[in-house]
Formats: sequence, structure tokens, C-alpha cells
Amino acid sequence: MDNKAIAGVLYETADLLEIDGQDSFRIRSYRNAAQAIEALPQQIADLIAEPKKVLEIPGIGKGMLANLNEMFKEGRLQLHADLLKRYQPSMLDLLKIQGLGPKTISLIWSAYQVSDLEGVEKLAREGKIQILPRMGEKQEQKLLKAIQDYRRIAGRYLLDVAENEAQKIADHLRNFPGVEKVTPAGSLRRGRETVGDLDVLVTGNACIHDVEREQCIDHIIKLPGLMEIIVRGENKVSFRLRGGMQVDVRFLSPDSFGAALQYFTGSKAHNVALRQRALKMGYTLSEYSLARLENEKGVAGKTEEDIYAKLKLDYIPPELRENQGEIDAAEKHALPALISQTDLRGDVHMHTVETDGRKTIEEMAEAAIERGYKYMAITDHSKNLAFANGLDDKRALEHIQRIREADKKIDGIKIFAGIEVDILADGSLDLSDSVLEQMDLVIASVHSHFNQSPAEMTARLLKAIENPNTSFIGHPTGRMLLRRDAYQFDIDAILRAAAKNKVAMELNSYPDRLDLCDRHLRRAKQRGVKIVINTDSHHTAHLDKIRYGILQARRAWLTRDDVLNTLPTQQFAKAMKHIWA
DNA sequence: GCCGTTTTCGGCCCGACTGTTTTCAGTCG
Repeated sequence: MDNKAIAGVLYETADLLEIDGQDSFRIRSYRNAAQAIEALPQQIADLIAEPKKVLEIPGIGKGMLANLNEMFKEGRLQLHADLLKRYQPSMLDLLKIQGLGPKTISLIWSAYQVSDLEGVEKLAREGKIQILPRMGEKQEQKLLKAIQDYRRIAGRYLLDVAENEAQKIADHLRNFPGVEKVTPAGSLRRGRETVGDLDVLVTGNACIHDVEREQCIDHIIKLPGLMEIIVRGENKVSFRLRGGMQVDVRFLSPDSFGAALQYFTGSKAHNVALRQRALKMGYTLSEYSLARLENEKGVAGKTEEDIYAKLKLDYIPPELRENQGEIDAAEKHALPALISQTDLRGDVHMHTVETDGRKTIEEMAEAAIERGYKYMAITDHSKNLAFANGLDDKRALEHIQRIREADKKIDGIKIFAGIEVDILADGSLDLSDSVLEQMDLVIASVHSHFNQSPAEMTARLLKAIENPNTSFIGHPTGRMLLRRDAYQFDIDAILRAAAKNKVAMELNSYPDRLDLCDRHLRRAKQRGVKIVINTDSHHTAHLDKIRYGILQARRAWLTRDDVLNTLPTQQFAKAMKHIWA
């Protein structure tokens, strides 16, 4: 069982314990353990022989160690199996329905022994839910609607989609009298690769007085594209946009804006840890303020910076707030100096009209200069990608010439001649070594045969890494967010080989790729594998997508030193030939 | 089930909103 499988069992056990009505703290400990194991850089299976080391993992104690041992020995967790016998796997799906929690699921089960979506829907239609204790007609209607919503909206959106919607809301509100600031919080602010609900915080004088706030809410619900209002309270309005995205807008007094921003940015795990710390220091932290326990007197709240400072922590950037060691690091002044967009000196993965791009070499170069880059690379496709009009050896050589001529002609930027060459099914590259040798850089990517066995795919990637011409691996896992899973292979074997051969890994900034993911990036860093952050642009406008890659890199704790395309031009060119200090 | 610079027992994060209720439970974030 790998870490993901173990964590999955523990998460499910937590859900089932909740339905069973057990102690909430015991439930939390299962979730904490699952999260800890999920984030572990090494496989827990390799660690299990040394119980002392396992017990060093925060959130894992004697009881959880016994659970882990049992899972490795028996291949299952008795508690989990028993709970599943007593209840039903389908209850885990029911938990995803908005407004339906463990207590209600349990209530329905004890009354009717029904636990699946269709069954619950049928009960609700027949009026059999409203007669249960603490239920009613409204609850029943809400449940029916929530089930429909769940079916219609699988619930998550790409980062750029969420960002666009947030921008529209901000624009709609910005000119309303009394509104000072409109700030997206939640997973969007943390730069998560996909976003569920959109959290938007509004502050200013319009939020303080009841009448003005009401007017502001009246204004916001005129937002174009708003489909239905879900909740309208005094301080909050929730609605759904056409397309399904749920938006929560909260109105905050300027005095507590920092506390609210901190609170609604999350993550939940980060906030819980922060509150525990506050309590230990004699404070209580809420979305309104950080206050002294003894007299409830506020000590911070206007800004996030004040709150972290009062808790004797360095300011923690939103991208790091996942309770993955950032609080410890902030206490010890050991947070990494996260990479920022201005650290990048070049974007070295882009296509032109020669294959499937929409712009010429010259147009891409002008756009790169506008964005302040010192260098760039043209990297069109190879022939295996026939639908993209990929290059064969002859055309590739001609294309190099065109790139070199453009480089001579255009001032203000170095244009490297590169290629994104396909890694064929057997791991060989799609162009002759004699051609690849002439490139300034070679991106090797998988674009076909995604369904190979993990062993085949691993061998295939290893062979590509061992080709001396390969500079880095493009979008290494091939995943398409919300559409297609990564192809399966042994990431650790690949990272080890990459470190050994000084082959880098790409962080592809396209919002539906963001590949490698944050966890793999962090692991790459730990293994000494360098990263190249690119856009894979097919149009000049795509160059701006680099900011999603930067967000992802920051989430992975990367600094300038971890990323090769922060290097000056000459050093970067050497790095593409496996030479770096 | 985890954890410990008061503790190996007794704590464990906080508040809004909703719908059902006359004082609160359930859910969510």
C-alpha cells in the first residue's frame, strides 16, 4: 500500500466514524494522520520497520502506528472494514451533498436503511424525509435541490477560470461608494491548482453601517452572470454563477479585515494550527481579531502581518498555508525566500506557426521582450505529433537556421534554438541524435501511448532522461486537470535518474496542466533536481500564464536557486547542456 | 487518537447561518 492508499483508508475511516457519531477529536486525529502521511516525502512502507521514526511524524502516535502496522500486515484496517460492514460505502458519497452531514445521513439510515444518492432522493420525493425529527419541508426541498446541484456541478474549476470570475466581481464592486478593497481569499489566494468555491472579501465604510451594507448587497446581486442566490445574510451573500461556480462574498469592517483575510484564506489545517498556537500564547484567534484570552481585548486584526507578528511568526505567504511545516519554519525565521515572477529571466518552451503555434518567431520574441525577458527558446514539436505538423530531421534543421537568423536580427533578447521532441513508446526520441545535438536545448515530452503499464512508462522516461541531448522533461506526468489523470510511473525513480544525469524537470504553467504538481516539485527539490518554469505558449498572450506556474512553484517552497531559468543567459545555456555549479 | 515548560489525564479552534425550534442542533467554512 502506498501513502495515497493508506491516507485514503484513514480519511474514509474518519468519515465513517463521524457517521457513527464518535468523538470528534478521535475523528480529527484520523484526518490529521491521513494528511501527514499524504504529505510524507518517503513511502511510509519503507519506514514502518523503524517505529521510532514513524512516531516522530507529527500526528502519528501509538494507536495510529498500530493501525499502520495492521494495514501493512493484513492489507486492511479492521476498524475501517467493520464500519463499512455496519454502514455503507455509498454514505461517503452522500457526505459530498451540500447541507447533508453525518448526523442526517445517520438519521436517514436508522429510519429507512437507505444510504445511496438515488434512495435518498426517492425518500425526499415521497415526503419521507420531512417527517423525521428536526427535519421539515424546507429541509427536504433543500436536500432535493442539493442533490440536483451535486449532479450538475462536479464542483471544481481551473485557476484561471476562478481568477477571471473574481476579477469580474471585483470590477463590479470597485466603483460602489464606500467600497475600499475587494480581495479574493480562499484557495484562489493560496494559488491552488483548482478552486471550488470562490471567496471574496469586501471592506470599506459601506460594510460598517447596516443601510449602506444592504445597498451594497443589493448592488452585488445585480452582477451579470449571477444565476441564483443561495444565502443572503447581514454580512454575507452567497450565490451561484452561470456555469455553476459558487461565490461567497463577505462584508467586513476595516478593523477586522486582516483577521478575516487570514481566516478566509485558510487552509483549514493551517488555521487550526494557528489557533492552537494562539491559545498556548494566551490569545484567541477568530475571523474578527486576535484577542487576549483573559479580557477579550483585541491585540491585532487590521492586517495579517500584525497577527502573524503577535504570534511571534514571520509573515507566512498564502501559498505556504497548508500546515506542511510553514508555522515551524516561520517561528525559526526559516521560511524560504519564495521565487517570484521577476526572478525569471526567460521562458523556454513555446511554439510557432511552424507547427501548432499561432504566431511567428519574431512575434513571440517581441512579446517576450515586452515582458522583460533576457532570453527565450523556440521549441516546436517533432514529427510524431503529426496533427501538429511536427518537424522531421530536415525541417528541424531548417527551423534552427530560421531561429538563429531571427536571433541575429532582433535586439534585446537571446533566442535559443530548441525543440519539444516526442518520447516514443520505447523511450527513444523522435529525431536523430545528430539533429538534437545541434539544439541549444531539448525538451523531451510524452504525447502518446499514455496507457502503458507503470513499469513500461518508467523505463520509457528513464531512457529519455539518459539520452545525453535531453535538457529537461516537458510536463512530466501528462495530467490534464479535471480531464485526465497523470500516466502512471515511478516518480522517485525518475527523479533519482534526473538528479544523476543533471536533467531538469519542467513546471508547465498551463492552468490545465500545472505539471509537475506541488508535491512532486517539493520532492524534486529534496532530491536536488532542478526545475524549469515555462508557459508552453502557442500564442503571444499565453506568455502571461507564467504566473500560474510561479504560484505553483511557491506552493512547493521553491526559491530562485531551485529554478534554472532564473540564471543569467550564459549559465542557463550551460545548464541546458548539463553543466552547472 | 494525539499530546505534554503547569498535565500520562484531560484537554483538544471558532463563529455564522439555517431551520427547527422556545433554546438549539446540524452544517459549513
